[in-house]
This record gives sequence, C-alpha cells and structure tokens, in this order.
Amino acid sequence: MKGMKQSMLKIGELARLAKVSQDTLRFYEKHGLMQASARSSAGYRLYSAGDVQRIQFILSAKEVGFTLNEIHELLALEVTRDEKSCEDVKRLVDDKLATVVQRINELKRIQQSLQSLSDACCGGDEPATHCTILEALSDHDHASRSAEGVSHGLAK
Amino acid sequence: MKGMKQSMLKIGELARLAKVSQDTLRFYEKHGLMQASARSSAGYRLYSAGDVQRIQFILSAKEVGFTLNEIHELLALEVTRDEKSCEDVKRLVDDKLATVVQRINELKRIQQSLQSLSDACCGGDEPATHCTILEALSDHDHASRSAEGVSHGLAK
DNA sequence: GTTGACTCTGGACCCTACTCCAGGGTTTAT
DNA sequence: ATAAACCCTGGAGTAGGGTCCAGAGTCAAC
Repeated sequence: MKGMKQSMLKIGELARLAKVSQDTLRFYEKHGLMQASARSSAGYRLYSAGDVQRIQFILSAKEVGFTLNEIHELLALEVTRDEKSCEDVKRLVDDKLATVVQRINELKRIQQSLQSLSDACCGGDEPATHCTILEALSDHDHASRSAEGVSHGLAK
Repeated sequence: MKGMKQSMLKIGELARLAKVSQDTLRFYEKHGLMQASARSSAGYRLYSAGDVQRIQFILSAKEVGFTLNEIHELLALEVTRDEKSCEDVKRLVDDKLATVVQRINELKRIQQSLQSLSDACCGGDEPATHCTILEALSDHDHASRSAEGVSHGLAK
C-alpha cells in the first residue's frame, strides 16, 4: 500500500484490455457504474486492478442479459454490519439469484436443442429427424417435463 | 390435420398468454421473427400451438441475452438433407453452442457470488468478511482458477 | 519546439426494441 | 342497432446503450 501509481492504467490501456471503447468507459462512469480510482495531475483517468475487475464483471453481467440498471444494483450490494440494511440486501440478492438460476435453466434448454441440432446434422446417418431448433426444443419438452399446457412459466 | 381453426388464438389471446403486448407481436412479425400461421376472413391474425412455442422460444432466448438478430438466425437454422447447407448450419450451431456454454459459466460464477453474498449476510456470525459482489467474485477466482493475469478471456 | 499519439469535456447522433397513437373496420352481447 | 371490446395499418415517439465528433490540453520523442 505505497505509491501504486505506476501500475495504473490509462483509459486507452483499459479499453484495449477489456475490449471496449474509451467512450464506453466514460459512458459507464457518467452513469455511475464505475469510476477511475484516481486521476493524474493532468486529469487523465487512472484505473487500478480493482477497476479492471469491475469492468470485467460489468461486461460478464451484461453478456448474460442484465441491464445496466440491474448491474448497478448488483454492484451497489454491500453487506454492512448494519442489521437494518442486511435484510434489504438479502431480499434483493435472493431475488437476483432466482433470476440467475432461471436463466441458467433456459440456457441449458437452448444448449440441448443446439446440441441435438448439431448431432442430427451431417455425421448422423439418419437424415432429417430433427429439423429445426423449435422441433429439437419441443422434444426436450416431452422428454423432461411432460406437457403442462403452457410449459415454462416466465414469472417476472 | 383437419379444420384446426377453432383452436387458434387471436393476437390479444396470444399476447396475454405470452405476457407481451400485441404491438410486440406485430413488431416481431414485421421483423421476420414470427408470423401468424393464418388470418381470419377479416384479416385478423390467427396463431397456432406452434406459434405459441415460437414466441416462447423467442422470449427465452431474449431473456438470456440474444439479440433479435441472433434469434432470427437460430430460428432460421434448419437441417435439410442437402449436404451443402449442412456444413454451414453446423458451423453456426457450434458457434452459438460455444456462446451458450460460456454464458452458462458466467452465470454460474455470478450465481456463486450472489450465493456467498447471501450466506455472508445475516445468519452468518462472522460480520463482514465478504462485503461486495466483486469481493465474492474474486474469491471464486482464487479458489477455482488461480490468477492468470487477465482472468477470464472473453473471446469474441 | 514541433509532430504524433494520447487524453479531456460536452453535445449531437445512431441503433435496437419496443410503445403509443390515429383513423378505421369487426364481433359480441344486450 | 348500438355499445364495448376486439382487430387492422401506418407512422411517430421513447428508452437504453452506446458511438462519433469538435475543440482543446498533455506527453514522449525527435
């Protein structure tokens, strides 16, 4: 914990590392998702290792369908010793957790469908048993959940 | 395969079932994602059971982060007996498959972080060991992949 | 001490994915 | 036969998430 300045990244460096544009980084800052942990004397943004983690988390979360607002909420989560806030945090976390689990399941269904599409394709001798992703998907429906009328309920 | 007209849904009914607006359904039609499989004599859209499946697939895919364009591609995938197209399809499918697998992994990491946040929260006697989602996340980093400098590479 | 690569702010602009009319037919119940 | 509740098309408007300048300072190297 001394002078760690020499190890910090300028915006162009972080942008290259994280594969986003400098504009995007400034945009995220403007919208409160992240801030450079320091500025040089000339006003240049300087990013720490923690900042690198932060942007990477933001990008992962975004890729799996969270909006910037939701990501903001996730990043703002903090367990403090304060018992009051704890309940709120837990509620929100458990809520997001449910969303995440549901998303994983949806992705797994899609994964299986793509897999059987890939398998059915050339290589298999059977010609075109499963032809489209929707057909592949409905087969899994039958296999794994025996028709419930409206199938998977997307609770919101 | 006789007269199945009586079992078909009008746009308002499908909208209620799928929990989207009628406008959204018309929007998807305009953009080629789905079409009512029939029209009434007055020009009303009539949706079949297959159409219900289709919209549900669209919504699932959207929820886990696919864009409408990507969904369009997925829906267009069709294994024909044609050997030529087969290779193309397989390439695209395997490509999407990789994306899906990666997304599942990212979600699992987020899931674990949320879980330890939830656990660390009230209930655990230890006060604030893991405080934020980023800390929770980096703990899993250490546990499961022993630092590689830039950690998880998001290949595009 | 000037060239070239980098950074700053502020604001205009763009794409995606809807959402909301307006104006006008249709169906159903009373 | 007239509401009330549907549906149609076409087009304008909006929110989210960037992207692209312009005009101006900074830094390193030559």
